[in-house]
Amino acid sequence: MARPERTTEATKAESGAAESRRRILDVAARLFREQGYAGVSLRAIAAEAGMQAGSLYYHFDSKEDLVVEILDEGIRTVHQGVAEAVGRLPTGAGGEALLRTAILAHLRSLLRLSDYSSANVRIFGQIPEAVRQRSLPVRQAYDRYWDELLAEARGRGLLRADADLRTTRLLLIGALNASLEWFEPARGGVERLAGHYADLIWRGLAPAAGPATGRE
Amino acid sequence: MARPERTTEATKAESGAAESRRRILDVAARLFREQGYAGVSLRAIAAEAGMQAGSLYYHFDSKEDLVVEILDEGIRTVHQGVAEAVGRLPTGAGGEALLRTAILAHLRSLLRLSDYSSANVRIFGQIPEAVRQRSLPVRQAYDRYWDELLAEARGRGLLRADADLRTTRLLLIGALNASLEWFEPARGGVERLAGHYADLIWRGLAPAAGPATGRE
DNA sequence: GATTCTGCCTAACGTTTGTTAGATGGCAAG
DNA sequence: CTTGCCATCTAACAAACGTTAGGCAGAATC
Repeated sequence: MARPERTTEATKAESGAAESRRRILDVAARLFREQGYAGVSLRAIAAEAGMQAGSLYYHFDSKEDLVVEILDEGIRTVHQGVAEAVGRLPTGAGGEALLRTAILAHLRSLLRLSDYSSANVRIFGQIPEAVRQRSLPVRQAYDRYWDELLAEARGRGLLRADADLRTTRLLLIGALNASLEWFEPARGGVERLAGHYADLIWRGLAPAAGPATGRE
Repeated sequence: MARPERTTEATKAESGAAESRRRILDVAARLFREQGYAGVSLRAIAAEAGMQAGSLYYHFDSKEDLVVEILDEGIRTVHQGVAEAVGRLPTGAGGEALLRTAILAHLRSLLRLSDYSSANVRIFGQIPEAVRQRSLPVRQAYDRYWDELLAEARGRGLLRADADLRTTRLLLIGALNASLEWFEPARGGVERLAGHYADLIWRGLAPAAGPATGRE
């Protein structure tokens, strides 16, 4: 209820409108993640944002426009998170470090940092076809990022040479995103889960060939 | 429209009611898979089943009851498919064959055989909490089956001894189910996809250690 | 042949949905 | 002090939803 002080000058972009808009998006992202797309009414969003349903139309043209914005921000957030984490790796980093880092960053965004990212994963399969189409480009950009990351790593000999990269990406992203449905922080944090996943994907399930490698 | 002949005798269980009921379930499973839970109205189901919306209530007490039945049958189908395929393996089968077989059977049920299985994966995250609870036991039974399968294999030395089995199951099932969102038969059949997944999970992404193993 | 049961239809109920139009109060500019 | 914009409210709309009550034709039963 506390109104922010106005500087009386051209801070229009920071004024109430932009704040409300952000608040609406935040609330909607959280509700969509919790209850799905069709399960959340505009009245519910408005109530939690402290306004009436009709007022949402001052900021957005429709429920579909609202959700597209959330979907796109969700992908952009996880994309940026992974890219930054990978970018911070030392230049000589090996394939395993690369994989661990990317997996951890993706899971962090999904499970801890961003309601937008988790909302995206949760509701992408529920929205009308037309909306899905509109949010495809951002999604494909993230897919392409992974494909290039894996291709470059394989090119430098950091990954198994005969790995099918598209399938690898699909398995990996699919498994990571699925964790949203069952992950409970109480059973061990995101770091622990990321570690297990990376172990599994890196080394596989086959028993170590021959006698012990002497490394552990 | 063609009415089945009646034997005039106690074939009550096979009479029109049971047929209609099955037809409704089939139609509903397909529609739920295609359009989600909230996206499919009882009127739409009734229309494709060749009756009026109100008539559904002769066979089911509510939309929730209808969906619970579909969810349970979906899991039971995939559970049975995997168990049978694994059961047909020769007694001396190795860990890799076990994994390949289970993965293939799961994907077959999901992507080719059963609308019930795919509907389950697709809408489980969309249904009201109360409904989810009701269909939990069947789901947990399938989870338990996998856990036991993996545990026994590891116990017999067929899998890496330090693999975390719960995480393995969650990664695997998550990745398999996620394929429902993007799989296109035109890009290579279920068998091909299953093969790629099994390769990846079995051998991992790490480049083969040292010089060639001489096996390929 | 009368009665009962079966499977479905018609018609409506109350609620909720996304969306729109018009009014309103506060603040800034002139 | 007046004008005008900005952000929100109120109130309503038509459509769609799950669900229910009562009727009705045909087959089965007595």
